[in-house]
Parts: sequence; structure tokens; C-alpha cells
Amino acid sequence: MRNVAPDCPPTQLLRTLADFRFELRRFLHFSESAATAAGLQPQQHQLLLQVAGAPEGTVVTIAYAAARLGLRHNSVVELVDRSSREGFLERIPDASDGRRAIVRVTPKGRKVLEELSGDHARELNDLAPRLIRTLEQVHLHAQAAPGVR
Amino acid sequence: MRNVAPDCPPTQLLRTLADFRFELRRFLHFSESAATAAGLQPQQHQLLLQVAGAPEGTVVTIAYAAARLGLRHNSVVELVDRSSREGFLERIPDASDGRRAIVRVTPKGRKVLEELSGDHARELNDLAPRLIRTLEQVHLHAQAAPGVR
DNA sequence: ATAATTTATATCGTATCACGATATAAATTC
DNA sequence: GAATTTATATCGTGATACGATATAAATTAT
Repeated sequence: MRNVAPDCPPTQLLRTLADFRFELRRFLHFSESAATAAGLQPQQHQLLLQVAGAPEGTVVTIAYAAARLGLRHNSVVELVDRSSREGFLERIPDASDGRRAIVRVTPKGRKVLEELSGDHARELNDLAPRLIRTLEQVHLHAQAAPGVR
Repeated sequence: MRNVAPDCPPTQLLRTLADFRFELRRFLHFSESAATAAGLQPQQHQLLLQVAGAPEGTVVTIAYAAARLGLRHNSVVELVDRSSREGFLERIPDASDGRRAIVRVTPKGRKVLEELSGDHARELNDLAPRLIRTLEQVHLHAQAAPGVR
């Protein structure tokens, strides 16, 4: 006959999720600062990363970048506009399909991106243990309270 | 005498980082959609989570929330304004320190938050393996190219 | 072959949101 | 008790992602 609020399972999950998001924020904040310091807007950095980091043989178009960034096409058009105006990217009309624009990273963009990537790898390396730990805690709670699937 | 571009280490790291960010975006997109569907703006959801998920005994003030969300104080003031206007949060003047405003989740806010949290736990559970795998790959690359610390 | 539809990118106006600068007020230090 | 620091609040601004719409090329249907 317990009419005390069951502080245990839901609150514990909330704490775990809160910690997870906090760690995520920390990383994102680091990433945004690093990009800005390198002369890139955070989203430009993400664009460069998805363009340069596409799997071998991928035709990197506006649409591809949009899918990878989780943005609408028109948002990416604007991002590409800015980034190419600043010399980090270039648009190349696709010979085989006149609708498409192929997006490529310039040497300048590549250079900035690689510098940033080293920093990110090190930061992620630091972050990873905490992130993995919270993910494992989530796993426990999710097991405990399965919910409707 | 290799004057071919060394496509291996840097590009591989770029791919790994790109995948990591893609998975992260997916999760964030899921989270934003879930919040919106539950009647919360994504940032309101994050605010509620940090307020309700604070460790036992924490004095949850605007400043605390700002630190956890990685935002400036004034941004959080506005978030709290909106959220309390909509009945998810309440501001309580701190008796012991007249400058501070204690922030608390209302039962209504708590309810929405707990629903969202179950969904998030399940989603994170799905995501975790991929996220952990990419983090381990980053680890390898970071080991390979230590860089300036 | 030409029309209709679909796919891909581009343009424009708008709303949101976080921020800097500034203000107010309470607490702490000198 | 004055000066400084801490905590929250207000206001105006700028960036940015989006919806709606446009253009143009490719694909499909007739």
C-alpha cells in the first residue's frame, strides 16, 4: 500500500537522459567553438564534413547533403551559397544530369576541415567514455520499463 | 616514392566523423519531432529535462538551467517565460535569496516529460550500438594521429 | 514525339530563437 | 554604508531554417 511517489524508476531515467544531453551539449558547444575559431560557421563545418566524408563513389549533391544534415533542400542551397562564396566548396554542374549540382570541397576547405577533424577526434576520445556510460544506463532503464513498441 | 594523395588516414577519419554526426542528427531529429508531437518546443523539452533531471538537492535556478543547456541566462529566461505561460513549469521566488528564481516542473510538465522520456530511452537503445561503434572507430584514428595536445 | 509528372535546385519572405547590450535588484565584500 | 558581484529580466538585432513558390531538366505516359 505505497502511496509515496515512486521516485525511483522514472526520476532515475530522467537523470540519466539529462546527463546524456548535457554531455552532448558540451560536445556540440566544443564543436561549434572550434569551427568558429577556424573561420567556419558551425553548419558550414557540418556541410564540409558530410561532403568530404561521403563514402567512395557517392554523387554528392545538394539533396545528399540535405539528407545527411537533416535539413531541407533550400536550407542547404543557402549553406552551399555561402560556403562556395567563401571558397570552401565548389558547385559543379553535373554533365550527366543537368538538374543536379555536384558539390565538392576545395583544397582550402579540405585543409580547414582536416584541422578541425583532428581536434574533434581528440575531444570525442575524451567524451566517449562518459557518453558510453550514460548510454549503457539508458539501456538498463529501457529494459526495466519496456513500454509500447 | 609515393606522390599519390594519402587517401587513407585523414579521409577515413572524415568518414567516421561524418557517420557519427549523421547518427547524432538522426537522434536529434527524432527528439525534436517527439517533443513537437507532445506539444513542446524542442528547447522547452530540454529545459524540462534538465529541471526535472537535476540531481537530488540541486537548487534549480535559471543559471543552473543555462549551464546545463549551454545557453546564456537571458535565453533561458525567455524559455522559462514561455514554458511557465503554457503551464509546464513554474517560477518560485527563493525565500533565502531574493535574486534567485527557483524553477520547478508542474505535474502537467512532468507528465509530458515522462512520456517523452520513455520514447527517448527506446530510441537511444536502438541508436546506442551504432553510436558506440563510431566512437570506437574515432578512438582508433585518434590513437593513430595523436596531434598536439 | 509530345504532354504530364516527377525530381533537383533555386528564390523569396517569414518566424523563431539565441544573443549582446543594458537594466534592475538583491547579496556580499570592503 | 558604499562598492562590487551575482541573479534575473528586458529590448532590439541578426542569423538561419523553413514554407511556399518557381524554374528547369529528366522520366513516364499517351
